[in-house]
Amino acid sequence: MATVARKTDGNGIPVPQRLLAAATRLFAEQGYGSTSVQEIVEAAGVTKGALYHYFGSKEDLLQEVYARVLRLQQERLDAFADADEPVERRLRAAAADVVVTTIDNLDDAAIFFRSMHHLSPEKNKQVRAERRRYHERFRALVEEGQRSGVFTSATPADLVVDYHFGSVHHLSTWYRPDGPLTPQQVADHLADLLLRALRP
Amino acid sequence: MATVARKTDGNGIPVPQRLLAAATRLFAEQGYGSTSVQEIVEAAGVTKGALYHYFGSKEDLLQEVYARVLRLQQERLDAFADADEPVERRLRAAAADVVVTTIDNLDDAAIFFRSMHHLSPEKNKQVRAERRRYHERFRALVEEGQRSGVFTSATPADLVVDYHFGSVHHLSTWYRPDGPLTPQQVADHLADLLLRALRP
Amino acid sequence: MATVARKTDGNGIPVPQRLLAAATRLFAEQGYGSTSVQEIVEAAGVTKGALYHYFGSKEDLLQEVYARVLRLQQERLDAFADADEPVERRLRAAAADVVVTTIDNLDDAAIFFRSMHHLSPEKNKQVRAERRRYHERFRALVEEGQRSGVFTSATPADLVVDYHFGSVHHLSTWYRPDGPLTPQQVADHLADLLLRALRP
Amino acid sequence: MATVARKTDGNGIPVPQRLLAAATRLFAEQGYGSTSVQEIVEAAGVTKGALYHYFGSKEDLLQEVYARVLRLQQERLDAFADADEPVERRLRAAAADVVVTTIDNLDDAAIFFRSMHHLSPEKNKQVRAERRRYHERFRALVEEGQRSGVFTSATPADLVVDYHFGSVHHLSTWYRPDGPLTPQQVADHLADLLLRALRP
DNA sequence: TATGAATGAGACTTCATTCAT
DNA sequence: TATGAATGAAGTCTCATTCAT
Repeated sequence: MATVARKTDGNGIPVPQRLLAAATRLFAEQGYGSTSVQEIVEAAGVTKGALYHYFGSKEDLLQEVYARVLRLQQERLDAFADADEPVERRLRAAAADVVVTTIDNLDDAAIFFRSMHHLSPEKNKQVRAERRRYHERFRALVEEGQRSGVFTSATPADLVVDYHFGSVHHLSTWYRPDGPLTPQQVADHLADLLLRALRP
Repeated sequence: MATVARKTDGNGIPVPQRLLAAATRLFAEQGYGSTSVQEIVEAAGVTKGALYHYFGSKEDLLQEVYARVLRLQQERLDAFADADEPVERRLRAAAADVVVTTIDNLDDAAIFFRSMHHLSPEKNKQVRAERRRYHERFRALVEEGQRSGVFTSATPADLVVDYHFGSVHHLSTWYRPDGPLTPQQVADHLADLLLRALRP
Repeated sequence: MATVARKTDGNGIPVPQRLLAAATRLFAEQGYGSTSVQEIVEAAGVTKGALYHYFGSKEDLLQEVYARVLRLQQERLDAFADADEPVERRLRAAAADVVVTTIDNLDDAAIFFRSMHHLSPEKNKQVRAERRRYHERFRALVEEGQRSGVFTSATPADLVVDYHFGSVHHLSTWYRPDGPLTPQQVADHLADLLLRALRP
Repeated sequence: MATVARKTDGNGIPVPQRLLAAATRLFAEQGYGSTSVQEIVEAAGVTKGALYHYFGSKEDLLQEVYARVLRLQQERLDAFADADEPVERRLRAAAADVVVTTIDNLDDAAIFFRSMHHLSPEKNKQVRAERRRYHERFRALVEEGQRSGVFTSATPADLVVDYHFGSVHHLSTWYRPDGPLTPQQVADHLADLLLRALRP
């Protein structure tokens, strides 16, 4: 019991998760390169040795942030894409959901597009591969609608997907929780823009 | 004369511009934080003392990169927006031009959204202000069309602008010069998407 | 019973000896300072706690390596020196035997002269004392031959001993098991050189 | 002039050489692994930055120590071996000289055989290659005497060389400047032992 | 007898910047 | 206008050892 208390420092959350949470917040606020290991362990309430007990390097910590968010988003997309609905409703739902999820995890999103170049080529490749899978699942939805005629084929599906995700990534640059729009409202608007752009 | 030859290293380009060009390329390739002053001066063919003769700090170099690209893009947008054409043609031209210009300077774009947090609060504020001016000029075009009824008002103009610029920033992530589409083709497609999304 | 099986990891060798064997090999290969406790316990198939249960410190492990080899060599020298033979045959046998024994335990020899400075002054002193005893027993043989006239007295006996042992220590630098000479052949040659150098 | 004073800290010796001298002494006293960069720069009276201005790494410092002593000894050996004298006098002179030189630079010798395993494989290979060249020049002398009949051929020349150099390396283990023998006396004795061992 | 999470000190190295020339 | 040696702070990471279980 004493051990458990030490491990979680009285707040019930295990050390690795505390480290991950602290790192995510700091990376988003200051950038990966400007966040020192010292700051992370202080924010997590542990020592450097503990960090290196669980993570091989600072970079490993960054990779874990990526892995977690990628896993989460892929799961959600798969659920929406596999639903039993007309394609235009499935695409709209997926397009809106990724906006809400991204706003709910703005820190992750900010890190994603700012700090990828800090990953080693090997890890970078791995992240890109998972990212690619996500992109392609989304693209398949667009293509399905184009084949069935409910979406215009004027624009290549790839470009449509990058158009939408560009705006999603951009959220971390301008969205403020205390702004006039709720996450859901933003999501609805952006999904509308996408579907309108796809009208035949 | 010997001095002049030294200044331009035989290629006619003055030292400050050589430094700026080298810094731009390296910041884009490796990120601001991972690029050392030593690498920059080596790439530019000068020594550290020369860099600090022309620029007060490494950060000043970054700011210069920002200033240059902001100035360029604002000039182009103003030209398109002030043209004597119907609003939908002016918006389309501006929307397509920013895509071509961004692709022509992908390095600048990559730096822009990755390295802004390395600027001191003061400089950051200044860059954001100029960025805001740019955003607002673009938004004014959208609002003009909405008021005159050629664009739908279903989506707030601010959001429309962020939607488009999100996709522009995203270009540096996926566009490859050796890909299937020319810059102009990409620009046309993205401008089409925007205008279709604005159809009433 | 399960405990006993754990202790020996199914190969019948007790944990302390497994640790000692792993440490010896790693110290010889990488040096004492470059071998981490973690590497040793992994090579021995146990955990850190087990190591610190049997040995007080990493240094203790090193001392044990020294103690074992010193004990072994002293025993062998005593046996040869006390034999009932003419002094020149006893010296030759001892000189050749230390070569063969050293080659058979090249790891120990490599550690010996590379890592002694890692021992604390106290332990270092103890090792030197035992080393000295060994040296003196050998020197006594040389002096005995010098007094009886079968060896030349041109060179002080101390120097003769250091001359021979220098070449013995050096073995770990150049001897390779897959080379042209067997350990016994090397031993015979080196003993010959010593005895020829001692001819009156 | 102020610059020169700074560079040499008032004692006239340039920084790189001061660093090399300090490192040599400390590596010999404490071993490479137990000597911190901080200790070296303090002993040399400079800062860490200065060290890394001149040497790429701590290991580079070690390599420089090796390179210097190897160069010196090779030069001396070549001079003795190429002299216009009978082979037995040339071998004797070379064998005695390496003893005196080694005693004069006992620190270098101590480092040599203790710290070589700290060099990267690449640098280690280079050092071994130069070492090999030295060994072979010496061996050529022995073989010349064997062919002309002034030395016995009972022992392979390679082994004879290793025999002698073993005793040379061993000097750093036992020789003390305040002992009973001068460097020259030790050198004469060890050369005598070698030549007596080579008598036909 | 043995675990392994956690410590905390200290290691090597990098780097933007300064300054005498 | 330009050099480059030197600084000094800060960075990431390693590791022998401890201790509650």
